[in-house]
Amino acid sequence: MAGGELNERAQRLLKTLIECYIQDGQPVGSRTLARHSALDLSPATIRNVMADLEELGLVSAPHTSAGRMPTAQGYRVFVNSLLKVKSLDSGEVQQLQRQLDPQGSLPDLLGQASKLLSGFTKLAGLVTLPRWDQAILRHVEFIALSEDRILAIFVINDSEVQNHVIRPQRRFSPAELEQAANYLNAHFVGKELQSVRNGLVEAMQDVKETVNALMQAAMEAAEKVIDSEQKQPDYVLAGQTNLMGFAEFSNLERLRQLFDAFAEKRDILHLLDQCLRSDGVQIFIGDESGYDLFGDCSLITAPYRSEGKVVGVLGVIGPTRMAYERVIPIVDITARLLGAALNSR
Amino acid sequence: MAGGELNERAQRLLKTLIECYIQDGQPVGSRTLARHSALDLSPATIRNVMADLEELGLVSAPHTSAGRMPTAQGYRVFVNSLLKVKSLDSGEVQQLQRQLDPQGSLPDLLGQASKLLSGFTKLAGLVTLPRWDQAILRHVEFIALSEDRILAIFVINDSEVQNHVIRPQRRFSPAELEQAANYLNAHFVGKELQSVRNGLVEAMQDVKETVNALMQAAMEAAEKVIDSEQKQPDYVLAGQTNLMGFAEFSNLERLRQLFDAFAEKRDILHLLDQCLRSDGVQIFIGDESGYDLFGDCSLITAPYRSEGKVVGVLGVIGPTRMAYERVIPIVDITARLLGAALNSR
DNA sequence: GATTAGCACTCTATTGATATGAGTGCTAAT
DNA sequence: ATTAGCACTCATATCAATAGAGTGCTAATC
Repeated sequence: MAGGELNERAQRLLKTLIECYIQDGQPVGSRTLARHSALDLSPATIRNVMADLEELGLVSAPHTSAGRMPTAQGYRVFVNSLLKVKSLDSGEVQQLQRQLDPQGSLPDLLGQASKLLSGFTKLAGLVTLPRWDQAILRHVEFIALSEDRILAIFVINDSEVQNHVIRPQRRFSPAELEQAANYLNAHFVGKELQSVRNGLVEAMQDVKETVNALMQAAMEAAEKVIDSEQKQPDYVLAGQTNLMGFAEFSNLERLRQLFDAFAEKRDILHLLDQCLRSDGVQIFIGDESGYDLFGDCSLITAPYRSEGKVVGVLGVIGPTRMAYERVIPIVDITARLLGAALNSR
Repeated sequence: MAGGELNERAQRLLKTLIECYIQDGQPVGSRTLARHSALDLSPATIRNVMADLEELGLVSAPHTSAGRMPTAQGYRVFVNSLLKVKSLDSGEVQQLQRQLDPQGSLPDLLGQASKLLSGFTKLAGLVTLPRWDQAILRHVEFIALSEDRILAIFVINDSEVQNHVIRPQRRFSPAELEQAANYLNAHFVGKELQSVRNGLVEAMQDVKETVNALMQAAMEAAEKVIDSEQKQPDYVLAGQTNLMGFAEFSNLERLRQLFDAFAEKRDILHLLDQCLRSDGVQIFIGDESGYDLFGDCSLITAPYRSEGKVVGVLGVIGPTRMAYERVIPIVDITARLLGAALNSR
């Protein structure tokens, strides 16, 4: 066992060790391993192998007289080369699909997806809000709310509606408002939002003073819309209480940090953001995330698409000791189903 | 001490007992009480009084050789007649006010209020979404999204915008859509939403066939809007992790039930709804809520107003052992400040 | 008659000693 | 190369003893 390579036997033992550990969360001893590995080896032999695996950093023992537990590195080897993910049978897929209602509103749909993830995995479900990389203006409308307040409504992309109250410097008659809206609709519908903004800047240099004031107001609104289009990324969380069942998080202080991170959203979003780029299921195990906070957590994600383009990420977070075999396909399928639901709206 | 009435001395002792208990969460013994009550009584005398208070159900001892803890009933007496709420000094009020930005969107504002409550009390903050009891139609707009999908935009009340995608039976030209919108705006703007619906039913009986189809579509949209106006009540929660610090909730299973109730929202909303009717600060102590789940929690709420009308409730939830003296004024003031912020938008 | 000192009693929490048992590493035999 | 055997380690459970906080009751005191 000199080199860093694992022979067949060591691999099998690592695999069964992890399977046992995932099942009941206790350090696994050589006896138990001997019984479950179907390798017909004595505990003593297995102990030798364990010593090797420990040296390689794949397993570790909490203290001398305890069995071994997998390290993050161990899980990594397991996930990369030992695990064969069994795809879900069609019955299960249908069961998942039935819980995603494409008729509902977008937030509803995302909420359903998140609940679905947490429900089926018994972990915490995460679904980022979708972000379309281009925002095409479809329609503009100004409505006078009161003397000095105008409601600006922008329809963007498919059916997204943004509205903002603006307070222009001077008052406008309903006719003027309509004129302004007409102008914008005539010139900018179908354009990308950012170029609308630039177009407005140009337009303001040409046109005469009165219209200029209108443009000023329109621009104010457009900027607000652009701002909130590039809004804070956000996600929908579900089933965080599922995590409270795990012994890993029985420490209240630890759990609190985790829940605070969920509420704070910053770190989680940073991680999820990294998964946007990947093309399929992505897995962070333990400290791989780079955050101490998630040291004993694993994050399993998959990007989801709308109209062929990746627009968001979903996944689950739970203790490193999770049933990867089962969780991975669930995350994978859910991403596909959400994409399908988005398209069939 | 025959009758159910508490004499001056018993009241004072109950008060100090609760104050001590709130401070360090331990059953309070007669010695401690003697030292803190400033009554110059011996522990023995105090023990007699305690026996009386226990008989009245105001305090209880976890076991024979422990001090006394207040019961929910005890807290009730404390809150009703022993406690004098000191109003916040203007500096603190300003500090609160500074964290409510009336410029932001409505959800932002509510979120800020909730965070503010949880931040200042170190408990969990709750703010219901406002519900205006009447919905006046301000403007209608139809926008063709694709061949068979129309975006219907309804502006309601002050600056609330509702939009729904509808799929009418037949296609409509942009001109037809505009015609329909004009008709609706001409006839129904300024009316209450429910009467808009009724008006539509009538209109459909008079007008000729082609327009009828338009009305059908408009009606479909109006109904959707009405439905979601009477939408599920909802609330914004903040700082739930604050509760994890309290020994009362150190039992993970217990804590989980609580957090699940927060996520489920049903029971909490039911409680908050009861507080809508009240006129000022409302307090549920322990089992007074009627839910076992909140047996060792207290809920302190205050309704908040917009344009003089109560539109929502906010408050905090925490262990019965909370600093009522401090929490009550914070909830009270926050409700006022949120109302003010809503009006100055 | 109210208050209090004194005392026996109860119950919890802490401590330390002891045993249990799961599991290891090492060595020598197979 | 594998394995049986054994000494050793360490966490955990158990038990008894003890300390300490606080009570209720009674009899003395103001």
